[in-house]
Amino acid sequence: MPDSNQANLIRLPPACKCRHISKFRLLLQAHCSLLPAVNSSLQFPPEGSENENKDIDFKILFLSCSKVYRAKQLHALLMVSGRAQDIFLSTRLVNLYANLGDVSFARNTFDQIPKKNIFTWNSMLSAYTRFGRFREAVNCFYHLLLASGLRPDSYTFPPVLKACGNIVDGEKLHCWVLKLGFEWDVFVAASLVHMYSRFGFLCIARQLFNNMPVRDLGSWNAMISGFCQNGNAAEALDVLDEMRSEGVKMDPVTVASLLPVCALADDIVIGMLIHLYVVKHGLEADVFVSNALINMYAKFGILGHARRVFEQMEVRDLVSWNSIIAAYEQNDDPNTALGLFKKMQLLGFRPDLLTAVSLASIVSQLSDRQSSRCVHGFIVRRHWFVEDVVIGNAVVDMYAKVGAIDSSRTLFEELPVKDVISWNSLITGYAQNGLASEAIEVYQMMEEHREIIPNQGTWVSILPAYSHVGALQQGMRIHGRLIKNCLYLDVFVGTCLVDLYGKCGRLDDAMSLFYQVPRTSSVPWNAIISCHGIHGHGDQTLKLFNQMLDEGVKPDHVTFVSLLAACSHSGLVDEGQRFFYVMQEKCGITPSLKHYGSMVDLLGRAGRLEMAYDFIKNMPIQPDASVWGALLGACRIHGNVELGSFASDRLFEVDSENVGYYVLLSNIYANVGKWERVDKVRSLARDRGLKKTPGWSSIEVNNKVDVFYTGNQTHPKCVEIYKELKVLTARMKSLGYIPDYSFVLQDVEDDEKEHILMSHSERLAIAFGIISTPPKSTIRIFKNLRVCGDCHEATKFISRIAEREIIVPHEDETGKQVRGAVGIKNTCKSHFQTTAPKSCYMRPPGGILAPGESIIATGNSTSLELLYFAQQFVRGRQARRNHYVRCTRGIPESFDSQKINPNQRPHAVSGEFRG
DNA sequence: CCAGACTTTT
Repeated sequence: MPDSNQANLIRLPPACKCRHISKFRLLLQAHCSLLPAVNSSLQFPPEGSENENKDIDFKILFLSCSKVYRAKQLHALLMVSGRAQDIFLSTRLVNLYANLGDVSFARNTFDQIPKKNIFTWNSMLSAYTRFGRFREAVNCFYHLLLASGLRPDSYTFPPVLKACGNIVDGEKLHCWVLKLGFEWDVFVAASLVHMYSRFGFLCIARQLFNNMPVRDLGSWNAMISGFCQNGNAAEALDVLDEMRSEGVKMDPVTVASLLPVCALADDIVIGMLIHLYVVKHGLEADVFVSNALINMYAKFGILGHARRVFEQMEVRDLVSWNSIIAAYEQNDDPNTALGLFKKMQLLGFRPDLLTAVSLASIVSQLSDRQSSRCVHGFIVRRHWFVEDVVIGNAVVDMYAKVGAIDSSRTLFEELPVKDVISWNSLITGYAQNGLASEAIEVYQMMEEHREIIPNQGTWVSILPAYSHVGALQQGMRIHGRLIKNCLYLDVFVGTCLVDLYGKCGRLDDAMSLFYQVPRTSSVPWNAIISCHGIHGHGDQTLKLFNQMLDEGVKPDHVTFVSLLAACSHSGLVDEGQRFFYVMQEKCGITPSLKHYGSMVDLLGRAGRLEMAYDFIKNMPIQPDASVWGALLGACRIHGNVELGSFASDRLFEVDSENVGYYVLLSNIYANVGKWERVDKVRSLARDRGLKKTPGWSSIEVNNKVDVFYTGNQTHPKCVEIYKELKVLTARMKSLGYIPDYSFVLQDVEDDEKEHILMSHSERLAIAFGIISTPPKSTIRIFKNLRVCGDCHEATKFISRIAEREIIVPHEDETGKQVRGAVGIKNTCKSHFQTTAPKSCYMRPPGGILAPGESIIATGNSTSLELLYFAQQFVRGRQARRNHYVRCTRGIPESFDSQKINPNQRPHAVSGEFRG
């Protein structure tokens, strides 16, 4: 008997006093809650035929258990009334526990049943399967088979077939099905079809399906879902046609299987047709169907439809909420997603692991560092990290995206299980935070783990890291590996390779690779356009853009960022302005801050500083740091102190953290010798706790990338490097090199200045290159910051003395560069962003030019620098009258500085050597 | 009393 306390708690309605059995039953049904029912059945045992009534009453009792504790009370009741040994009731009890999700209690109950029948076993088996405890289900099956002496029936196989973990188990089970003669059972056969298709053996599945004498809807669904889950949309739709021609109607399950492949096959028409069918047949009421619809529309990016389906749902479950949140999150609307998440919580839905995955992504899109810690804590408290790798990967990714790369690393180390995606996330994280050498290091660690097999995502994250530091050799090794498995033809991987070759100055290789990868999407186009832009081939960029339009590829916002940057670097002001117009009017793209920044850069770099300022004033959105930064950069190029200091005031209002801008401003003052202003800016930066980003240069020698910082004395070959530099400097001086101390932004003695210039990172790297590579081979240097003008000069001399081609591309002064396609997810959304470094790329800098070859100079160099360079080139080659340099823009045919209009500053000079 | 087929994932 339940204890008296409990009995007192239960207040029976007055109708219970009635002893008549039918009224008693009505009462139980009306109050379908266990405790009154238990009490009633104990206090008022039903009359009439015992056996008949006993069953019915217990059925109601079982039905009324909706919580585990009630099931336990019922269990107790069965024990006290001596019914626990009843095979029928105890089997129901096993089921009850299983239905309530307590598999271990079900197992306990199961174990306590002395004589089990096949129903009992089947119940236990299906309980294991339903809760994903597949190993135990299969073990249980073999136990039944070998130890119980019972014969499995047709109910036994479907759960076991679902539970089997690999094809070997599956084939063994298939043998048992045949041996025991169950292959003609519709359910068993459908389960076999499903199992084979799950392991990708679609031919066997199809064969079995064709041989089925009777097919019910479930069998058709098993076959269709088999094809769907293998991404085989065409076959799935064929089966659907067959099914409909046999007069079988689609049910919610069919629809829910088919909808995801519509998104996969990129076929919105079929998807909408199915939606019509759903509406017509009223299948919307099924949560699975509506959820699948939401997901499909989300994948097509049609958020309006997704939202409408969601709003019209009468019953929403956790999956519905997860789906709609993920829909907004994946379509770059984190704020709406967050709003929905809050609403979901208010309505009392408990977030699950997948909600947390979306949440992590939302937080990283909002780049909200504070919340990222909250999300982490939220997940730790629920012990989800041990449950699933996915969530761990998501959080590693989140920390990396909000810039907390150290937290990302720490968490990565702590993950109980790591898969290839975990590694990819960390590599991508380092790469996106500009820490390319760390990314490479992690990649090498990953290669040491034999069990982790790199995939597309790995290549897409490591290749940009290689191109970041200019590790062409290592990148090419990867290229070799990719050729073996044909992955280099993958759009994203191929694009990364194009980017690598392009960034490393191998534009020809980049182009030939570009023509091999599929180019129906804008992704590879953006990369190749950007690469040409970086190297100042403005005309080539325009050609490529036209070609892109001819081939019917729709340019996206990234295309225009690359295009505008390219115009800016090649001084194509009018073209740039035209593209800005085309983008809005013809392509319907609303310009983002990046586009505005590029436009300011375009105008400013060309010397139209007032126009650039007016442009900023007329912007419909609030200008951010990148826009003011572009203006400041332009002021530095053109030495406009006044506008520069104005721009920097605005700049520090929106971003006072980026040390690069302080450096820019102090350079502006230093160039005009306003040292006290320089000091002021420096102390301002110091007071705000900012440290100058150390400039580095890197060089790849023997598959290893060496990075040098200015004044670096820790390199193993340090002594030789400085020795070489001394020799070089002496020879340079004899050839007329005069160190330009204006680039030393410190007020020190001249010989100290000379030493500072000599130990600039770039020169250390070059010297190291000269002593470590065979004579005459090309030296490729990579830098993170802008080159200093003196190094730029010195490099030309060194190139001539050492008879080496020296290539030095470099980046923005802010050291900020959004690097290419990092991370699959991003690339899928064509975020193939390669903001062009504002480069000064010369080929060959020393003027060693073969007939027909051309030189290119672009970027930060002022027209006079360019002119000087070109003259040097001509002199260096002992130019004759019939040697001439053809200029693409701005500079007249001969190098007569008098004819140059200083307002029309050329930014690309290409020269041709005609002997 | 027990069975199959279906939606969300970094």
